[in-house]
Amino acid sequence: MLDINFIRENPDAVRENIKRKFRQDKLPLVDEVIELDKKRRELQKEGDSRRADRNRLAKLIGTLMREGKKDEAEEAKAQSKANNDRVAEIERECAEVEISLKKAMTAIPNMIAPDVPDGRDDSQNVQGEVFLEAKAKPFEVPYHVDILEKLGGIDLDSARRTSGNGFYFLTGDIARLHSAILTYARDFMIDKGFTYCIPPFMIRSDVVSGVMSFDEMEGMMYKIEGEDLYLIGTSEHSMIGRFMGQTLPESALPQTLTSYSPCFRKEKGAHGLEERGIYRIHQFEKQEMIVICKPEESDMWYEKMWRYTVEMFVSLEIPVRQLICCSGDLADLKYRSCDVEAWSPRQGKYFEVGSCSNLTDAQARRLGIRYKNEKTGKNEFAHTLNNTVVAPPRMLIAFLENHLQADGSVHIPKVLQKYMGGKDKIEVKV
RNA sequence: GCAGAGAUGGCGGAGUGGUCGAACGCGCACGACUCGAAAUCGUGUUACGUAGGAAUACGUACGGGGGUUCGAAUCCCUCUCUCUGCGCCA
Repeated sequence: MLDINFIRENPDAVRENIKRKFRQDKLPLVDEVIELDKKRRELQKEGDSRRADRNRLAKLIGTLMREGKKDEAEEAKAQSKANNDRVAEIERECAEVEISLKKAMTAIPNMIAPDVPDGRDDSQNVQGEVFLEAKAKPFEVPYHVDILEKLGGIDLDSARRTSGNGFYFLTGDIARLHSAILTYARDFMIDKGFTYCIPPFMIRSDVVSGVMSFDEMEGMMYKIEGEDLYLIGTSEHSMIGRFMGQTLPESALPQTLTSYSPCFRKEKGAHGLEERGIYRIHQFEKQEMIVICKPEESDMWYEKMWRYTVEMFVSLEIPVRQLICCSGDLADLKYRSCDVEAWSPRQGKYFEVGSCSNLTDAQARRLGIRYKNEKTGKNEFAHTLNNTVVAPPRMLIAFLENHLQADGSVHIPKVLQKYMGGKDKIEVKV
């Protein structure tokens, strides 16, 4: 969400930005917003002066009543009543305009960073840095579910019976590995100076509608029957909700947080749910990082954050690369974003295991996340960023494929061994 | 879950239909006093929106939403949260 003053003063820049994202369909929104904003201000002007009249008359009536001038008071009452009818009318109209205005405003994308590569869609994303050598295995790498079954680590049939498609039982060493990865990732981020958080796994509807659009909500969120509660799709939802409507002292910034949560997603309309296995599922767990900082620091944090994820994967001996999101692939709130992708020896290509975004002040403006700027004494919008540290069932795929040995066992890298009771490999069971 | 009490500015805390953006105190900022400091005294100190170069003016906001009234922090309804007691429970 952009600042209305910015749109009013820089309509051409806003239009250019929309064009860079290949969203010509959104161009009319700019004029629409400017028009609605004009209307809103006109309505407010009249409303304000009418309300001023109301206040004046109300005071006058009070005075007249006290002085016992009943007739004059009654006259003023009638006058006030007429005035108030018009006030109510304006307020109705104003509320309507404001709803349309907000709707149009939220549909206008955030300004994107100047150095974001231009491109129409995800096919035009650009490879950034590459870490560790992406090697093929000297033997055939099976599909991840087959690897998991061989290790006695998964039971999808039972999960389908208890919960349906898109769920899993992880068992034995694999379940332990799953926890080990999360615990390792948690400690990794704590060592980087982040504060570990466990947030609520359910949030109210007003928080949901704050952090996502109605369509996103429909496609993702599970609602609790009979309660005003939703299961979170990512801990970002509760973590950012935590700061809604808050003004933080400048000394409280940056907030560098790492949160753990299970994530629940309907994945409605997501084509990938038929993909066999644990790539796209209704429930997974994730270690996330969230940063809320001053505007001048968000570029720096963005760079640090995605590199932390890379560093963590590299420490687990998994080859990764940075994939820079092109203009057309950036969601509306994002200033810039990149995916961290892990190497899949089976497919001979990289696949997404995490995503890092700088939303500048767009999310903060929408949710009212401010900080008090000590220099200017003004309350200003903070910048918000989020990034995946690791989301295990999916990352497990990369882990298994990269550490698979010729004999079917899976090697456990050194840094993880202490979380696995000293084991250096998981052996074939079946 | 039941019963009672409550939610006011950065904090504490007045205010029960009109002159209340809100007494008083604390805190904070600036100034005076001082070699400097403490103490003291003085001045200032909510946010958001609209208009304006600015000073400022007007509007809105006393947990959220709705209602009564010419007028609501104050009355009514509703939701949320907090505290106390009882119940229940890892």
